[in-house]
Amino acid sequence: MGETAETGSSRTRPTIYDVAKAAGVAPSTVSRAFSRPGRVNADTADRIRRVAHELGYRTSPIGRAMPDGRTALLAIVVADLTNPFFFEIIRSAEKTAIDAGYTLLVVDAHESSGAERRALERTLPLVEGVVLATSRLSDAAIRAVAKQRPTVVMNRVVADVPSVVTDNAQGMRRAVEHLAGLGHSRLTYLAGPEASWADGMRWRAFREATQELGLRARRLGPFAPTLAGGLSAAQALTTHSATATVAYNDLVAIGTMRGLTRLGIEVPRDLSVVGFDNIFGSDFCTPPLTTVASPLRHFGTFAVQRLLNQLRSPSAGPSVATSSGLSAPALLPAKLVERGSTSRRP
Amino acid sequence: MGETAETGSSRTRPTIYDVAKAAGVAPSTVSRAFSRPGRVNADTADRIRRVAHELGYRTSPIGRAMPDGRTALLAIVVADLTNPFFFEIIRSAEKTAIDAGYTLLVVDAHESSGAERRALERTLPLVEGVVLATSRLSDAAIRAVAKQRPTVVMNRVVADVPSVVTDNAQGMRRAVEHLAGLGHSRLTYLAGPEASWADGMRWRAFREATQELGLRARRLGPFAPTLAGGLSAAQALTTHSATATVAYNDLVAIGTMRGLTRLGIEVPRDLSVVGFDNIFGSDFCTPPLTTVASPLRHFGTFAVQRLLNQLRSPSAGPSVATSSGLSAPALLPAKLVERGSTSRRP
DNA sequence: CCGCCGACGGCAACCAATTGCCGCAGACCC
DNA sequence: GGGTCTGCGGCAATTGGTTGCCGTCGGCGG
Repeated sequence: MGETAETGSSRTRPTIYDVAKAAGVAPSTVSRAFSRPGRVNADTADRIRRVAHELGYRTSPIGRAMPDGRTALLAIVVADLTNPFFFEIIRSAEKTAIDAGYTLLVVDAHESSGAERRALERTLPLVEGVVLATSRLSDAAIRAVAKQRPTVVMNRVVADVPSVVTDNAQGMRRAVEHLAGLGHSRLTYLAGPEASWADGMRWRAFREATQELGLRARRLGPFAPTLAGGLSAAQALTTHSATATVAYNDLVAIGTMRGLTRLGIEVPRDLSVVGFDNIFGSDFCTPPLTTVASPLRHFGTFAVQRLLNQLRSPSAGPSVATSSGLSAPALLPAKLVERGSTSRRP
Repeated sequence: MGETAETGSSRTRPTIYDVAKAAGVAPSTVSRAFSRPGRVNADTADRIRRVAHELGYRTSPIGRAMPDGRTALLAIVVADLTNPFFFEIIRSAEKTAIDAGYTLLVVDAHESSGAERRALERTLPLVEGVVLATSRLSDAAIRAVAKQRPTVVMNRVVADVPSVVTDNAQGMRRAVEHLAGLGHSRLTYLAGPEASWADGMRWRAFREATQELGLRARRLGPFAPTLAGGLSAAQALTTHSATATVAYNDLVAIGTMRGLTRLGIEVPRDLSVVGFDNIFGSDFCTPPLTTVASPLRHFGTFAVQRLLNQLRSPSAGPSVATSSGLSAPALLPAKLVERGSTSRRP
């Protein structure tokens, strides 16, 4: 009991020096026993490990980080942690990071550029690299981040910063073609946050696709990328004559459907609704949502892999990356998932 | 351009030494200029701050952390980041942490005790305290964590470790009373993970409540606390004669409803379903789910506050906390939200 | 004009780990 | 048996920021 109580005290953690003294070796030997397998005699290493375990020794990342600055930490900053869009992204990013020996910190920006900036200020010094998932920061701010740490942006293109994006144009085109095929000719786009790069891309693609197909295109918004935003959108839609609508994302689409139902407008009988992202919940809402599916799982993996690439070739600064093509956006395909929220024009 | 490119290089961040050289003072003066207001002449301090800003200097938490071990970091470990149950908890915990001058790291345990252990191993050394939200670790493992760092557990009671829990018994009682009031007399509980403390509590409360009210209680499971788990539960339910069921949580409940629908069983006409937690999506699934609502927002706030209390009184070790009542579980009330998934017995 | 006091800034130690370099000792070869 | 090679472990420097202690310089009072 005595030793456990003594060593288990959280007052001051044992250091390599304590371990070294207890094992009768030099501190450097202890360090090597842990971080340089083979460098130390197996017997000695075993003894050190045993003693260290008895003492409850844990390597302190503080001391470890100093000599080379390595913390083995990465961060992913998401616009909104509660948005199911990020689920698979975070999962896959985490897995990729862990497989590479890194720990991934998840940071929530609360859909606010201010909060995002503050969170980055706190986190950036800790980590070796960062993934900005649908950042709400300005391009300049993102470049400033990229200057401090290897950075990958997601769902956005910023000059000289590596990025991973969905093929929004392709996805939007599929959606519009789908609706046109169902006989709809008056389409409305429900816009997302103005600071969203993806929103701009989607609206542009929407306009282009509708124009090519000779459909009438209108735009409503911006709306918050949430269920509540969708409710407002439903209200706004009542003044429109459109028979089909494409929403900035699934949350807005689901919110819109709920709002429409409350207003006595039936989906898809009276109005067809298409979402974007294929998030958790889009298949069990009523009706199940037709949506443009992003390859969410690949997103996180790709982004972290690009980050790891940057970390592995530290000689290549941002500018070099440009010339070597490292910062060219990786374009991930999108496909349309047809469910129950769209039907032939009434 | 020259200076920006030069100083902005991510090669090596400027240190107090660089700032000191550029400002023509000693490193210690730079340090004091930032961390000890008044100690340095205002003019000198201003100059240092200006130079530091020009150089893009940012104080490194690594060096700072060393003398006193403070990192201003807390961590919350959640069983499953994609479970909407944790949304509000994380949000509120984060806010409380930030307000107190801490940064909260969010760590995902992937519903696996192994992953949880590994994640903790990586994270624990970094942080000053940790919130274990519905941990899948053993009591012993949790106590080991609590020995290393101030710890608060959520939705679980571990001897000598401060905790915050929902009043599962009360919530379950409300649910059972509600179903009894609708004329149901044969109830089935759909169990969650065996490692879940909450599951044990809910099942016990279910048995007690049904017994008191003279109802027949059965138990199915365990099922994974996911939509998929709910699908299996639906299959299993077909062999039961119950007319009402209470699920371990909302995900299971929603999954069950989907499975039942596929099997041609209509909710609530043929079977009433009650969930637990009132998560995102429980209001827009079909039918909207009757569920026991946990005060999610208070959860995170409470947990972090208890953690901060421990941090502020570092003299009080775990054992002292016991005697001072600090580790007595904080019991948060639960209420029943009646929606469309329950109705009078057919 | 001298002495005292306080403000300010520098020197150097410190924290916890890593790592280059060196030296010692044992093994092996000739 | 001597020389060399290699494996292993220790010394000491290094990293970034903080802090105790001390020296210096200026102002001000006597």
